Amino acid sequence: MPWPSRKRDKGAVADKKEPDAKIAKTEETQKKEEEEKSTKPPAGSSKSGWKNWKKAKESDAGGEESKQTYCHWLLKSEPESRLEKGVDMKFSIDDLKAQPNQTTFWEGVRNYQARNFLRAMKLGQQAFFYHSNCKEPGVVGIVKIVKEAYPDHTQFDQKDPHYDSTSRKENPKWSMVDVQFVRMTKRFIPLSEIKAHHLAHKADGGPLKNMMLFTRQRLSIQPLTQEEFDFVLSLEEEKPH
DNA sequence: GCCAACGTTGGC
DNA sequence: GCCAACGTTGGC
Repeated sequence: MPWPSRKRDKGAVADKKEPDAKIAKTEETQKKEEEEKSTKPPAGSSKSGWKNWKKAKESDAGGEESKQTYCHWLLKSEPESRLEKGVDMKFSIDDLKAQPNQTTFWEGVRNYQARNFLRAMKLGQQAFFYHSNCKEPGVVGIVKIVKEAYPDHTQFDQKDPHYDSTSRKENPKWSMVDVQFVRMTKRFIPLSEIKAHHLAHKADGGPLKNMMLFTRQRLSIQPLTQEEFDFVLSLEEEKPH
């Protein structure tokens, strides 16, 4: 789903195959689903979590109160080969490092909630690069947003596995951002370890008690609170366990 | 490779 | 608008 993948023919972006015409039906269907459906935090978990989102915190400066302004993210990507419509979805952090400028566009997100989070990303914000659907899932590095949301060109490319025949160029449904490699974490931080803390924190009220990695397990783009980001990052200083 | 979780679709 | 069928995600 939603992750980036190969950077194949970036050059081909232009690609003008204008599929549109033929689809016709789309028109009406289109507008309805629109945006909001999932912008807000997890309905289900709302009560539990976001209130303490800035718990305490003295600094409060942020003004995050009402509408939480997320400032950190977690991006899932698959480091192992898997074909989707004949195209390899593999994109590990090493693949990112190999890109020109160590930068890539995060294309292929086709889930409204994930897309809305993409659109909320701001220049310079940092995100964990997470390896999913693989032998050892977990956080492997840090990336930053170097270009805010703009239309994902792959939605108009019929040859792309994530082509969306219902999206019109005049009103693109899907967005992407550009991210750049910042650094590897000092060590691999496995999902199992993060999960163990999450479970402990659910009992004692610690910072990972509501982490979306566990409360919305299938979301490929997730926001992290400052506390969540700091806590996970602090694990890189500890000995693997 | 299995399968639980969960998002999406479509009949009614 | 409900909900069963279906498809996808992604840990294990």
